[in-house]
Amino acid sequence: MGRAPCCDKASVKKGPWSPEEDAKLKSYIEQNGTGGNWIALPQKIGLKRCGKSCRLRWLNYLRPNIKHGGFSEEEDRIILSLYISIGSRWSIIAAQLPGRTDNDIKNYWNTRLKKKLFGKQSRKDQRQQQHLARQAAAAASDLQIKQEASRGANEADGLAAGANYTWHHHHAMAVPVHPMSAPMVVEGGRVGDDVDESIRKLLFKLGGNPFAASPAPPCIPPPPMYEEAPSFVPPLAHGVPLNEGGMQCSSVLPALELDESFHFNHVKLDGLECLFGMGDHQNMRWNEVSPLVCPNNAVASSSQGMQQYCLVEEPADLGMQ
DNA sequence: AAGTGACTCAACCGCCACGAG
DNA sequence: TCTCGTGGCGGTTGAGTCACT
Repeated sequence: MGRAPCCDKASVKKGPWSPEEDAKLKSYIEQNGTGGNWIALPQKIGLKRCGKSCRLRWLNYLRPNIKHGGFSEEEDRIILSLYISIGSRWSIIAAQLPGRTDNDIKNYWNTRLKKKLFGKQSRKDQRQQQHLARQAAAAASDLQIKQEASRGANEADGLAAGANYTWHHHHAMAVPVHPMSAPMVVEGGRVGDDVDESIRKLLFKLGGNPFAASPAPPCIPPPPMYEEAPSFVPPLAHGVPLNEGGMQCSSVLPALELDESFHFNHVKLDGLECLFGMGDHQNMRWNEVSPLVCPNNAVASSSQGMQQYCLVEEPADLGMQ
């Protein structure tokens, strides 16, 4: 015999919420709170909804200060960093991103970020790139016209730089990150802050060269793999014990200290297998991986004359035991 | 203009944890 | 200690939308 349903499914309305239902729920909760009992709530307000549905609607949509869409790069980095560390514990990840809901982050990860990381562009991203490319071309063309007018034909050769103006340059101007974007590099250092240092460290800690099956650029040092260091025990995060799955038992996660409290959850890394030399992504080509994951992927876009950004740190410097 | 497929995201489902009795 | 009710969570679904052909 199955579990009793939380509400009478037959008399409960399902599907999208109407503005009237939203208004009822919102005004009631704003005035009275939830009363600590979601199941009883819909009856109190006269909504033909399941209590759980009310809760979800409030938390994901009606609650004040909810942000929808438009994830920033900073948020991308936080999500990635936490996903690598703790897996798909969206509520914990959401707790680190004010105004974001676990549902939102989950959707964003599943539909956009995962593809972005592995270079599989969504059509939306592709369109964005095309749009930016057009803008860049227009800008370059405009620049060319102006320069030609002011300098004369003899200096037109100098427009190579203008012709090379790509969406990457736009990217540096707070345009949403493009999956195949590369960090701008000037003389070994990056312009902008495309890739968080901590993420790079994390990825190396996780198993070093995440793209073992692909020929990596020679500047990357061969990192240690867990398989080669079976005695490695992930540190306790703030003294909190880990359960059998290696997951932290506490919901308290100091996101900013991930580098220190890092541990590896083998189970919950759907879609990131390629980072650890397993799964179908093994055959992924080097240039198919986002620089958000691998800053060295500047090589993927270096046809624009960009310098390659090289990791210089040794694995030993990353705290590996 | 219509058909088709890809994509997004709100919402649902079902499991698990936890507290109360 | 056990059972039950509820909250919370992650996985999944499907309707709506959009772009492409």
